[in-house]
Amino acid sequence: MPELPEVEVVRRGLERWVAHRTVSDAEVLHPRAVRRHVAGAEDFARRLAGHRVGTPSRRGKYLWLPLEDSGQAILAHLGMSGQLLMQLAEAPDEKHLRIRVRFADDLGTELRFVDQRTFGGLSLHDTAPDGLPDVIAHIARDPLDPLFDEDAFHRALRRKRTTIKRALLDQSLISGVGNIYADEALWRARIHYDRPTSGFTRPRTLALLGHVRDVMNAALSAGGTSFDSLYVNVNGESGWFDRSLDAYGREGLPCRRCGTPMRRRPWMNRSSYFCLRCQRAPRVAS
DNA sequence: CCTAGAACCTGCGAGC
DNA sequence: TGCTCGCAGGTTCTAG
Repeated sequence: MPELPEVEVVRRGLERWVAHRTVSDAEVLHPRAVRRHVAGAEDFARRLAGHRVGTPSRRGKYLWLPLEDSGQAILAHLGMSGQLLMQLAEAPDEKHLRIRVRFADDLGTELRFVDQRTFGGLSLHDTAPDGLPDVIAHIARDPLDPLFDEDAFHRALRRKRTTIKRALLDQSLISGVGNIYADEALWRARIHYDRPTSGFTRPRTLALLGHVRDVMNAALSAGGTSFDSLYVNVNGESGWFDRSLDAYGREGLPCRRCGTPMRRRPWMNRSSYFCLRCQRAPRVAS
């Protein structure tokens, strides 16, 4: 499941293989993949044609390709199963190919958006003066952004009546964290996922943020190394199925710190993985 | 206004 | 063998 590090790897691949190329035409094979483009698939394709792609940017799990001289950008979200692939034009279509973008050059490659579960998609949006697409203005900066505001995040934790994992997944407070990295960072910080945020001390918040950054940087260095090769970098898969995880998916396996079998608990229609001993439940657990 | 939970979607694997 | 069901989960919408 693509979270910040995986999306960043894709962004680097796009920077290498798509930036500064001019779109010739786009083909939408599944309308759901452009549902966030309210003007529809035809409008999406027409607006892309003839524009040159600038340098790809990212915030959290969103990435976008600026279209030069249009004031707009192609916004991409991979959802849970989305991939952006560079493929040779003659390569057979993938089973779940949703969008194809061709370029007006002789490089022989095209950009493909492939998505089994169609939670992701592409859309075109106006950009603010700082380049941010208008529809993601509510998405907070991510923890790898130098301008991420640690104080504001801490104050939000203190103010809210919620629990820490919910807060980590709230993209308006901190972006880029999904279920996997939330569990990993909480395990590293020895914090239980259901701990109320209102009592967080500043050192606790800062320590947790440090672990979020550490686990993301580790994933980035593991998965972001191979973006020179066409098929192992923009494909949206390399590097994140084989990463080493300490918590996520390790139900019944010994905690790497204390040896206690790891637990899985149903949580918000998904799962939380944690160590009963290292990550003590809050006293007022319900 | 705030928070909790459901809905969206498809493939896979377990269980019967 | 073939069916059903649970599970995976980011975002958005709705209910309370």
